[in-house]
Amino acid sequence: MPPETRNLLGQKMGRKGRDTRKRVMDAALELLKTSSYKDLSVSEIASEAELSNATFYVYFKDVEEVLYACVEAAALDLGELHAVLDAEWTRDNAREQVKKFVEIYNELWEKYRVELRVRNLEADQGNLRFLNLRIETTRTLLQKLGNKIAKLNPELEYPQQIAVAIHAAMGGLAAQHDIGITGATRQTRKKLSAGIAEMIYTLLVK
Amino acid sequence: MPPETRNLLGQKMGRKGRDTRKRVMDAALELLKTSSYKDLSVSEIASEAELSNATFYVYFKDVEEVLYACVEAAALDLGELHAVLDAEWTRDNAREQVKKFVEIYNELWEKYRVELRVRNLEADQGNLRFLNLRIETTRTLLQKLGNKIAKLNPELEYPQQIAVAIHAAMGGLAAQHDIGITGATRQTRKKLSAGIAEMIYTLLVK
Amino acid sequence: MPPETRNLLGQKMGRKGRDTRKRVMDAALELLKTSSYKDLSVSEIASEAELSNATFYVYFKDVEEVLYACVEAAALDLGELHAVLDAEWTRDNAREQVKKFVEIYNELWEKYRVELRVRNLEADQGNLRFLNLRIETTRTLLQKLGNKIAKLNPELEYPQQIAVAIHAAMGGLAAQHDIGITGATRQTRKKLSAGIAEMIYTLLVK
Amino acid sequence: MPPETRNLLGQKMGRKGRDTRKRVMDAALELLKTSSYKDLSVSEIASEAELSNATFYVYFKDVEEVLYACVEAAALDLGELHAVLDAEWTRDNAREQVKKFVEIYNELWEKYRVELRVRNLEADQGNLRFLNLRIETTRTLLQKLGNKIAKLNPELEYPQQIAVAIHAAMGGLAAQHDIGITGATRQTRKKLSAGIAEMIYTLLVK
DNA sequence: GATGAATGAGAATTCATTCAT
DNA sequence: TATGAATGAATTCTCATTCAT
Repeated sequence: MPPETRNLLGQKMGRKGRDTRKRVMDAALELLKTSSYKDLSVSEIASEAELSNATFYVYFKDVEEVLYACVEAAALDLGELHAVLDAEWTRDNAREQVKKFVEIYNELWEKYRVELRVRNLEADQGNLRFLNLRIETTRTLLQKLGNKIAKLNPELEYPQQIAVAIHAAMGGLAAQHDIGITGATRQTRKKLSAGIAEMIYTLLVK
Repeated sequence: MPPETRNLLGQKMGRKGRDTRKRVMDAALELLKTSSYKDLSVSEIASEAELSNATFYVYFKDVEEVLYACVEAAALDLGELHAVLDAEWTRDNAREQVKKFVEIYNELWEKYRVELRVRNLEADQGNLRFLNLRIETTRTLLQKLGNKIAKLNPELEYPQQIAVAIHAAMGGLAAQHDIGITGATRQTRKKLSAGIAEMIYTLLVK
Repeated sequence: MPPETRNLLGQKMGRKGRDTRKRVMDAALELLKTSSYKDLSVSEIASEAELSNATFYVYFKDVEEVLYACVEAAALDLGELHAVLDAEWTRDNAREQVKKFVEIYNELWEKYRVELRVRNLEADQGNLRFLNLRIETTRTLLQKLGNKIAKLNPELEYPQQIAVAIHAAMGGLAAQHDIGITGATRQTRKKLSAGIAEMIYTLLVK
Repeated sequence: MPPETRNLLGQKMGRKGRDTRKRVMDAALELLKTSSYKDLSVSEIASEAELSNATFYVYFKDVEEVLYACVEAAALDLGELHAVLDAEWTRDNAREQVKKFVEIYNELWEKYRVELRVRNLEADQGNLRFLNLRIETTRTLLQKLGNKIAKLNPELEYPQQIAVAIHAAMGGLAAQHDIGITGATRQTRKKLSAGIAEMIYTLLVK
């Protein structure tokens, strides 16, 4: 699908128009970093983008539409993860590969925390567009991870489902605003990553 | 903490009052099954409960308050999970105990899906009351699970963190409105449970 | 159909509510006497009724809804016309009956000019609800008039259609804000009535 | 008055400019065939004409201006009606002439239904420009018709007013989107024409 | 204990209109 | 000649909230 080329008034967008559209998206994301999801409003976004309310409606139908555009854009940028999963994983390099996998995963979440949270929030509530987006961006990932598990630990009966579980664990933890379990700190987040890496490694080679 | 005994006007609640208060809570939960979280409003709840708008304010200050009451009520009912975790887990009965644990966990989510989703949603966004509620109801659980892991598989460096990861995986998957990964069915949900059980079991005994 | 008994919030309306609802209707009609139909807005109506905008929406969904209610109310009040048409018309009293018919018709238009104009405006543009209302309130009238014509002047091939035409003529002229044909005056309106009466009489007895 | 030769920017219009201006007018008329008069907006028209919003303002000041131009254009095309009214009407050819008159009248309305409806709508609400346009295009017509009536049926006291009434009847019926009186069909419209013709004929010769 | 009634406040939405290109 | 782009201003519409009954 080509990037949108017309605004909601049917006008072809030039550089300026595309810039403005982008500004709206950025403003929405910026606001979500601090204020609550359900309080996000057209007015707030327009104001954060230093645009008039009316201008918002030149580019987007409503708040959900901006967010969808944001999430869609983020979805395009998961290439690095695939790189790790396309490399060969062996008993010997597994520990290292797993570490790399977890690291990159965390970096992506760090970068796209807001977008991914929105995606999951809506998907979990049954919003189909977001659900599909999640399914599409996740499927291949999960298959590759599942295959790794199956290959390295052929005894497992449900490698594919374990892949899903691992993914859910990583996503769930990454989503948390503050880990908080015990008054969490960055240190804790680092330890959690280590724990997850150990978990995956254990599942692969034991 | 005892169940609320007075409404917001300071009146002692009789049976009728308690019933009405309950109806408001049930209406909120009912609405969350179908419509989106951010659309939930006082008017909608009152209307679903077949009460006048004004009546809502006799019992609750605002929507968040109702939801908090719901989540709190759900939190009281996790006793069964503790029962499993308080039993002895040995290499011999581990498979069975794990299965039981996963089953009960799923049942609880089935029963309190809406409440738990709300709790996590708010907690993930940094809402302190819900975050604390989650921490409180989760802490002991996670410790017990972590201890089991540490005891049965002493080689692991991060048993506590693995417990957190497992819990996140189970919670994440249970939260999803429809699993959907590959056009999911109930069957898939069952398989996922099996996968998780296998995963835990593997971590414990291998 | 019973008069509305609940407002749009589902509340049973008491005297006060019914009064307020009426005030909204009256305000709308009042405004239509002076300002243009297409400029009639919710804000204007609410303000004319000395109510807040929000109150408007307690009783009506939008402007069309108020107008429909007005038109419907006016439709109930055409009894007098039927009285004339139910009397016996003979060659001897025809001139007098026709005169009475035209007079009452004009009085009704004088009283309900706004409502009837709105009705016709919307009906002419294909708005079904208003079209149906017009058909219902007109049908019996036209039949009775047609029968009179057919009975008194049996030679006519299309008495029913002529009744329709007469009705259209009267309605069309009554609707005009100012007769204006030749820079019209009240005098002219009176003469027009006389002309129409003569026309009907001629058709009946010649 | 000569056809407009300059646009609102003062530029002389070439073929292309005249075409665009026409497209705006056609778009407005097209929209009025289906959507409601009061919803007609600059944006809608521009969009229907596949022109940018800004282009509209090159040719017209506002929506009323376009409509006025349309109505004015239609008014130029009533020549045929005059032809019939300028012919000699005698007791012998009256039936035939009346039939021709009604037919041509209907054809014109068929062709210019939208324009004439707009004209009457505005005129009925007291819009002076449209009122004058109506008076101008109608006066001669009505005089001629009145004279015919007076000459052929000298007994009538109000021939001029009867002419006005006849004209109102024809206009009123022609304006209706759907006759609808009894779930109307084209057949019914035809019968109505026959009725009107009979009515006029009766008035002339009886 | 419950609710008709009303509304302030603010958010969503639309539109006509301008201007630089 | 045409149009992207932007917006002020008005309007629609919704909601939480209060209060008298």
